[in-house]
Amino acid sequence: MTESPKPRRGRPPLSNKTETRDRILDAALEVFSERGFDGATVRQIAAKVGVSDPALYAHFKGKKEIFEALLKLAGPDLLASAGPSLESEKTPMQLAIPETFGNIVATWSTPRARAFASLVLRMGPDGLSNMLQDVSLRLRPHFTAWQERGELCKDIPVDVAIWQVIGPLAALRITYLHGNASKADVARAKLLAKTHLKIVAQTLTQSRRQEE
Amino acid sequence: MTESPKPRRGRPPLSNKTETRDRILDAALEVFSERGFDGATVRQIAAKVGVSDPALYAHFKGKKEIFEALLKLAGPDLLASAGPSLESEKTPMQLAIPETFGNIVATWSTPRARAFASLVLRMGPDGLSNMLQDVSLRLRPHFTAWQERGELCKDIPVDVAIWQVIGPLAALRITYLHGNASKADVARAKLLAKTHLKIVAQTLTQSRRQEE
Amino acid sequence: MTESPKPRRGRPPLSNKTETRDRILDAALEVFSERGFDGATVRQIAAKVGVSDPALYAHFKGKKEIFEALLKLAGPDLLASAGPSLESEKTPMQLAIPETFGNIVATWSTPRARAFASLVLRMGPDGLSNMLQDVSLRLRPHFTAWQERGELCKDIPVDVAIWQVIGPLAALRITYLHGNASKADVARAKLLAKTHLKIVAQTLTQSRRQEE
Amino acid sequence: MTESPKPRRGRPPLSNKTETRDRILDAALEVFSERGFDGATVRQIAAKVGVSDPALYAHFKGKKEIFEALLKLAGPDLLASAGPSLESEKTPMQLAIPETFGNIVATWSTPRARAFASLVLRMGPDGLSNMLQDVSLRLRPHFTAWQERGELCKDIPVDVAIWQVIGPLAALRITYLHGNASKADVARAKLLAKTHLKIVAQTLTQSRRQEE
DNA sequence: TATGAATGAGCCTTCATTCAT
DNA sequence: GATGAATGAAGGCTCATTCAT
Repeated sequence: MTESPKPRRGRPPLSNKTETRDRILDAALEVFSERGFDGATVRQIAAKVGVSDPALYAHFKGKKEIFEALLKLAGPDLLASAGPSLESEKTPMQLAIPETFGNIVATWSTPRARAFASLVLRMGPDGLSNMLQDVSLRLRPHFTAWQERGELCKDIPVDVAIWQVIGPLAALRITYLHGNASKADVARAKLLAKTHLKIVAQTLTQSRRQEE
Repeated sequence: MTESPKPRRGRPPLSNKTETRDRILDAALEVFSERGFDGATVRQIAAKVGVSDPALYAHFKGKKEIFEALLKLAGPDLLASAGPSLESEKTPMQLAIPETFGNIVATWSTPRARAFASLVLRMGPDGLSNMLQDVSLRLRPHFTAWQERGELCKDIPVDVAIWQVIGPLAALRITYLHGNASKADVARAKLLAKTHLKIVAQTLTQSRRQEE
Repeated sequence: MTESPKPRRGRPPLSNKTETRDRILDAALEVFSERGFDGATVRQIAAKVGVSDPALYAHFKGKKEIFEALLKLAGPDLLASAGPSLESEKTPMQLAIPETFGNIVATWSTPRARAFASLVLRMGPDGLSNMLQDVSLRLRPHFTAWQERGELCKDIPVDVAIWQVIGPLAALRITYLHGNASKADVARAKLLAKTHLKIVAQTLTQSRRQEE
Repeated sequence: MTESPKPRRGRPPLSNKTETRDRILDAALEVFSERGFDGATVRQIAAKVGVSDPALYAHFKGKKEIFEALLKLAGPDLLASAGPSLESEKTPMQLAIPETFGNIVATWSTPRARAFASLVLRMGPDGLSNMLQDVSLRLRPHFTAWQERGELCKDIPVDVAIWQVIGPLAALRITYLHGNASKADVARAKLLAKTHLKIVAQTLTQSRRQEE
């Protein structure tokens, strides 16, 4: 991933056809997530790929385009990979929440997903807000269905409920599931997520009479 | 020719010395939080202060030093400004949690605190992790005390409990209480925080027999 | 499967070999004349030809060689294409000047010749000087003959006389007969040339006694 | 002009206050006229000034701006410096033409003016056309006056007459009075100009009955 | 303390050119 | 003969920083 075969002048002996583009994206993900857009240099990316920097310009129009291509990959990655449990709105909440979101956290634990987390983080608050908002939107039909079926208690507005679930997960992701998280971090994140999901599933179910 | 050309009426220059330093820090906070360390330029900071860029070097050794000075201010700012309720470990949890942490969220809502949030965010995941960990450490004695007094249910490890409280708050801060958050964002954050704290206080109290 | 897939009807590929070379030169003429040597890029030329840029290197050793090949074509083009009237030194001056040089101007009006004009222009003053000097040299025998036969007044040195004729024509070419000259420009150039040639022919004939 | 005092780091010992801007323009004129816009590099200009290239950016926004600043100086330089004879339209043509335009040619002979000539030349045909047209426009009132007073024969349209005068001069300038013209070139240009002006003045005066 | 002018380092990008196919 | 991929060189420009004032 870091070591490069250092190809001679001219076209390398063929083996990586158009996959160079992907190798660039991989390297860029690494570098951008470590240093942010402004902190990263084209040279660093190229070096990580094992080519000279002008080579990148055969595949992308410029630094910005590389970054944007990366973002386009990051979007779907976030929650969309939620897994089957959320496919249908019929799944009962008590089941869907621990399972589905558990899966998501598992997905987030892969090195690649963690790098993406750092990437988005570095973009500043807007990156995160938009992402959360996006996810919120996609979750809404499920939560509405649950509330209509009485699985989700009615005292609480849907979007607040949604946030109850994903807000802490986002925090988890950001603090424990970033690019250079240790194994311990990842383990801890999984534990916290599990606890959180258990509790939140339970809390959202029971009516909140006792508040008064 | 006889009159002194300096009309020294009004406020004496008593503060002029270090005042500039603070103005620089203010400007830097703004710029750094908007663009990140690498994206910000010394010129931008200087321009915002209204001086030429070499002027900054009379107060700081360089860009990095300005940034670090800012960070030194940001640290304490985060949670330490928790307010009186946490001063003593005697305060009962049911009371301390909604009140204290409510105050914290209020503190976070000021423009300055929001700028700091963006600043730390831009630093990448380490900034956040450290911050959270730091806070966690400082909160630990209180939570331990509560658990010993039976106010915090004993099925849950303290640090998990701590995270139950502050994790979501961190998420809130990051997504809704950043540098250029709208008024609506801030309001929403407050609402979510209130709901969260109410629920979490309650959840942490009651034993979790029903899990089985 | 039995039929040959190549429908070889029509013109046989006899010319395909060097035809590309010419197409390159054409494209290069256009590009170089529009942007100058340094402003032009190999890619632009290749694009105009409709091939990829390394393709050019199969026909020329490099950018410079293309340019030089072009120059080799431009040289003869300038005045040499003077037409029959100058073939023999016998033609009387009164006739030769309006006719011959009129033809030359006509030649200069073709798009290709105009592109060449721009090309040479872009090369800086040396290009022009050399060109003029070259022409001057080739014209000299004719003018000498005319002077010896008394058709050209003897008060004036031959080379001054020559310049009297071609100097203004050069100016005309440069200002009105360049690459992207409008139709109006061309028309104007022809008019000015005609007037000029008429007058100059006349002036050069008559002795200049009246100067004293 | 070429040798530079090579100042140390930081501000040079003061002696050239704001004149640096002018020194840049001088150097740029030299470099641009020798290599054209695209062929010249900012580094070359800076080197000729004796500073490092970023220094130029304190005075100009970029390479283009330097070039344009130069052009703004070139415009007036051309013919405007015509001298007193053209100030009033009363000056008789027979006198004005040899004298005034003689002065102009003298002006053109200075190294600086010659560099400008090369500069404009390198810009391609448009530069020249515009320049000629501009001059033509400014000359028109004088020629009209002369024609009305009968000093300029009426058989010829004013703009053709104007071109009769300045066209050859332009040719002269371009071919003999460019940046790196030799002394001989300059001398020759002056001779040719003198002859030309004498003849043209005479020709434009006398009616052209004899044409028929 | 503050500034105008200047600098070394380095960045993103383009260009002419080459290599293997 | 032509192409896709890659490269060394260099170019324009910005940046943090320093110097003399």
